[in-house]
Order: sequence, then structure tokens, then C-alpha cells
Amino acid sequence: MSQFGISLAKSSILLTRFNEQQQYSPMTASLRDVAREAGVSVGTVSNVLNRPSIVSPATLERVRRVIDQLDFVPNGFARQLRSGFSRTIGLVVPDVSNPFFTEVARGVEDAASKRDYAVFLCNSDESTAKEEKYLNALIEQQVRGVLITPADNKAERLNILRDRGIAVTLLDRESKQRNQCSVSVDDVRGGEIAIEHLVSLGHETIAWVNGPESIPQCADRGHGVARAAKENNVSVSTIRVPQMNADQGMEALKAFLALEKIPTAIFCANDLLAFGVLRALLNEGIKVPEEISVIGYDDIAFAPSAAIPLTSISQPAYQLGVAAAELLLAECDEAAMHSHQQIRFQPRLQIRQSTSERR
Amino acid sequence: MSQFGISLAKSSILLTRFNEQQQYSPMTASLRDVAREAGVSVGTVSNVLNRPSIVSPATLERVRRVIDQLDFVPNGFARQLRSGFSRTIGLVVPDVSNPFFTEVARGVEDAASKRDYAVFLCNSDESTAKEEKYLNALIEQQVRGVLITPADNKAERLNILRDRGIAVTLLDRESKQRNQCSVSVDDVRGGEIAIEHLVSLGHETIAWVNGPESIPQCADRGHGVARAAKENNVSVSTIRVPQMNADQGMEALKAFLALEKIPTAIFCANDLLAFGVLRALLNEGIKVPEEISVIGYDDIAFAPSAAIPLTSISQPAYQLGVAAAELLLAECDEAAMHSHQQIRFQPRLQIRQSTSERR
DNA sequence: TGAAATCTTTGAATCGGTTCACTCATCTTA
DNA sequence: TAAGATGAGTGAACCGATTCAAAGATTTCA
Repeated sequence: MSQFGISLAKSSILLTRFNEQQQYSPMTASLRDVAREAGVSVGTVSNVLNRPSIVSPATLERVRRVIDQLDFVPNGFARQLRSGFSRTIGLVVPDVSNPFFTEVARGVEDAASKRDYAVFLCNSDESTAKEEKYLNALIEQQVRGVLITPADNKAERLNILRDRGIAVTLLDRESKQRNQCSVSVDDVRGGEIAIEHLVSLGHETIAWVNGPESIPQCADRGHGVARAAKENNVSVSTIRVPQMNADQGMEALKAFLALEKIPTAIFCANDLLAFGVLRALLNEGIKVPEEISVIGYDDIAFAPSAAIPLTSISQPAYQLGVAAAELLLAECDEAAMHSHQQIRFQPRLQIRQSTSERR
Repeated sequence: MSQFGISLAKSSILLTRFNEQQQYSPMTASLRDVAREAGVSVGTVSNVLNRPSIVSPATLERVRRVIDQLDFVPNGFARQLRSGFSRTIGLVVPDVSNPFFTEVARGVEDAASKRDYAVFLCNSDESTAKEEKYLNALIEQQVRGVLITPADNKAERLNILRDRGIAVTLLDRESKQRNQCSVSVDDVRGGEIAIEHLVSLGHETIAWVNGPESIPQCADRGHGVARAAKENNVSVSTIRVPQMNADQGMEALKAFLALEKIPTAIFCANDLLAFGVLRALLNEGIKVPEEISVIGYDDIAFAPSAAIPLTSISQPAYQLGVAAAELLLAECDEAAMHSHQQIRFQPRLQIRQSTSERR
């Protein structure tokens, strides 16, 4: 039988155990095994791991050698059970496959990994039910903190986390309460910038393709559009779509062409919509930007590769993720002296070839 | 002081504890608290959670009410410490912000969540050092299994996981050993399909823009290209790029234009490269597909929205993720009677407007 | 009516680290 | 040289669940 051979490769210490059915189950060394083998107490091994400075050099050396020999990796559960804290956080976003959130996630992961935190990835699909299920799972996993783009504006669910001592930072959403951190982008301003750009090019009638008002981003961008329209005295027709993808963009163009007075520019609430609009315009043989200017929102990585390289409102998605993770982890690690911050990034206009002077 | 008020909102049971500095720390109900309040033993509460069928209806009801009252959520660490198993898996990919892996990740997450597993997201950036760091972190987190697209072809690191009883499934990589599951796409065939398509359109000289040979996908696609070229007796010039993004695609076009006999078609090892090539071609005023046909690989969501809607080799990324997660979780949950499988998906040609008959 | 069988519930042992009051040896200092 | 200080190491208690042998309660059946 090879049952006893498992750990012989690296050491001659026997580390096999049997479960009730007497089947072999792979066994890993525990801190006690290390202590026994090194001839010290468990407390000393623990000190080697966590406070090496208070252990004498000789002991340190010896224990470390045994740790190596046995391939000992401390059991995270046990550690966290006793100490009460894990080194994990949860990231809850509507959908990672949206390029904006993909970038955000990448930023979060990089920042967390730098601090030796691991990240749980959760897609809420904008559903409060799914979100709730995930939050429960995260509580059970005893995460130290949660980064979340909430599916709705009700904050009660988040208070449940906070009551349990789990830090919460809002992502891509500004906090109304001052008892939490938030990292967001100024969407009202983003809406304004887009309209101002079109106005500066001489456009006076503009179509605004927006998603559901229930999504705060859409609502805010809409406010920005309305404000800038009023300020500059231009007329804006709103076309509402239920989802923000390329197909809906193509649909939106039908509504656009049915408008009484056809605008000379289209502003879309995200780049995917704009891609759809572009495609539909090309299908119709309408020239962009000569006949119609198009501007998107998000400035995703593919915007420059679009049919007509897309002018867009750029958001610092990666930095958003990094900033959010750093705030959250600061709150986790420095609990007491942490003061909540609301960071708000400014969007930027990225001009490409899909917008031009009105002819 | 409000130190004692915390749990009074929902119940009159006192659940506050103090740490050594006598500071208030948020306290959550433990299974013991529930047992005490419901007037039963801890074993019974545990049974209510895990084997409700053996508990009498009356007790069940009573305990459940107390659980609700106290907002009790079991501590995952403690549970997993005792039972030895967690309900978490690790997902290690080169880079989630690559749209292909984004889709894969989405599939993994959906499949895992369906089985009540949580997913740790890790980006290796193709670096073995980063990968190793993550694998260690995952061991410490006691994950049940790992889905990984390894940074290199050495499997030793993965054996360390397996020795610890952690299931491993290869993602987008075929397993050479039969002791593990793998889910991959037939990249050799993908390379063939692309060349066959171009040949069927009458192209006889083709450029092949490929990434580093060290990436197995690139190597395999290259083999397919070579095989199909030989079979069909067409000439293929390989242009090698160090990274597979749009910028490198634009660079590649310079090399392309410097070729002695300029080919009539370009096959790129992924869509990002193809986007760059398309852009550079348009900059040069070269018409696609009239003068040059272009074909990409991956068929990412933006392929239809590209400057010229891109013909591409489509891979079932989402299903790949789902299948991999399901295999892994099957291995986790049914350990003994699990037999390893190597699943291999077939790529598909998605014809759009960037390829046409040679003129 | 009493013994056996079945159904509930109990509570101590356990998982594997961390913590901390304590011991023991060695070093200072008056 | 005695008393105090410092440094290294010890090991039992603990975190919060799960498990399981055993006890207690109830039902079944001869």
C-alpha cells in the first residue's frame, strides 16, 4: 500500500490520518505537528509566524526549517476564527462582463492583493434578491469589508453588514450618509460635458438615449443633460431604452428617425448603446460624423476601435477600483482612527472621430 | 452610553462584549446564544441548521424564530474548521480584463453560485511568481478547488494543491495528465478553420499575426495554421508580436507592409490584435475587405461593432467557464466516484464583413 | 405490564490556530 | 550578593461551529 508514503518525499515524519471509513484522506501538517517535530511548544511556533522578533535566532531557524520540511501552511480558518478577522473582502457589482466594471474589478483586485487581501467576486445582475443572497454569503465568509454598487438606493441591507462590524464602501455611487466611504464619478457633470461639447460644435437639436431612470447613473447623467440643455438653450429629445447594450442602441435609432425634427447629434448613456447606434446609422447609409455626430459614455477600451472611433465621456474605472479598495482596506486595518471619505472623480471628454462641427 | 443598546432593537437579549481595552466591539450572535435563548442545546441548534428533518416540528419552529430574532448567521470559519471543507473555490486567470476571460469568469461565477460556492478572483498576469503567491493564499483560505489557466506548462505547482486535497481543473488548457479535469477549446482546429475560410475565398498568400510561442494558445493556433497552409498549399508569413493588444496590432501592420510580397489576407491570434490591424489599415487608406481581408480570434462582444464588423473564430467562453466550474464542483462534492474528464469545445467560424473573395 | 424499538435531545470532545498569564534562566544594578 | 528587570518559551483556554455516543422520552408490541 502506498498509503503511508505521502509525506515521506520531503521528510520522514508520518502525517497520515484515517477518517471513519478508514479511507486515506490527504493530510496536511498542523501547527502542532510542527511544534512536536521542532521540539518546541505550539505558542512558540505561532510566535515564529506572527512575532518572529521575540523568538531567539536559533529557535527561529529550527522551527522554520521544520515548517519547510512539512510544507506547513497555516489554516486560515483557525487563525481567523480565533483572531476574529479574515483577510478577505467582497466585491459586489452588477455585472463584471460590463467592461466598465471589469476595469473596476481589476483595480480592486490589484489594490487588495497588494495588501494581502483576497477578493470574492459577486455579480448581482441588478437584482436585489441576488444581491441579498450574496451579502449573506459574504457575512458567512466573515469578510472584513464589502465594496458594492448597490442594486437600489435602499441602504438598510448595508446597515446589517455594518452592525456586524463589516466595513462597507460604496462603489460608483455617492454616499448620502456620512457614515461610510464612497467612491464615485460625477455623472451629472459627465452629462453636462457631453452636451457642452456638442453645443460647442454648433449642434442645436440633440437626441439623448438613456437607460432606466431607476439606475442612479442614468438619472444623474440625465440631470446633467437637462441642466446643460437649459443653460445653452438647445433642445434635447430623450429616447428611453430598457437595457444598455448594442441591440438596444440599434432599436433606439428607429425611434430617433421617427422624431419630428431629426436632431444632428446623438448622446448615448453608454458606449455599448453608442456602438449599436453607430451600426444602425451605417446600415442606413447615414454618415458619421458628417451627417450625425455620436457621443458615448464610459470610454471603454474598444471605443477607439469602433466603426467610427467613438468620442466618449471617459471615467477612470481602474482608479475607481483602486481608490475604493484602498479606502475600504484602510477602514479595515485602521478601524479606530479611520474617518470616512467621499471621493468623487471627474469625468473627462475624450474626443475622437464620431463628433464634428454641424454642417 | 449607548454601549448596551445594540441588540435591543430586535430582541431584549444582551449580546455585547468588550475587548481588552474595554472598547465596544460589534457583537454577533453565536450558536450558543441561540441555544441559550431557545432553551435547547447547541447540538439541537446545529441540527436545525444541518439536519432539520430529525428535529421535532415544535423545536424547529422555536429555534428558527430565535435565529431570526437574533439575526444569527453561522460563522463560516468555525463550520469549515470542524467539517474540514469550505464552500469556496479559486479562479486564477491571466487577466479578467481580457474580454474572453471576463466571459469565462462570468460563467464560473454563475455555476458556482448555483451550487452555493463563492469564488475568489485572482489575476496572474501570466507571471508565475504572482500565480504562486495566489495559490498559497488559496491554500491558506482552504479553498475546495481551483480553476486555473496556468502561466506556464509546468504542472508541479498544481500537484502541491492536489496533495493537499484541493481539486484542480485546468481552464482553457488541455490536461496532459489524466489525473485532472480540463476544459479547453481546440485551438489547433481554430487555426485551421481560419485558414480554410481564407483559402475558400481564394486567398493564396496570408499573413499570420501571432503572440508569444510560450502561450500555449498561440502555439496551438500556429500549429493549426501551419497544418492548414501545408494541406492547402498556401504561403503564410508569420508576424510575431510580444503582446496581444490593439497597439501591437497597429505595430504588426508596419511589418506586414514591409513584407516582400504583400499578402491579401491577415489572420490575427486574437480580436484585439485584429482591431489594431483594422485601424492601421484604415489609417493607411487600405480598404477592408476589398483590398485586404482580416480575421480575428475569440469573437468578443465588440467584434460586430468594429470599424468593419470583424470575421472571427468564436469560442464558447461563457460555457467554458460554466463547464469548468461544474466539473470542479462535481469533483469536490462527489470526490470518490468522480472520474476525471477532458472536455474540449470546438471553435466556430463567425463570418462578418472583414473577409471577402480575393479580388 | 414490561421489554424493545424509535424518536429527540444532550453535551463534551474536536478542529487548528492565537493569546496571555506564567515559569525559568540570565542579566543588571544597587 | 540580593532584588529587580529582561528575554525566551510554555501550555491551557479560547474562538464557534460539528459530531456522536449516550441519555431520556415516547411509542410499539408481545
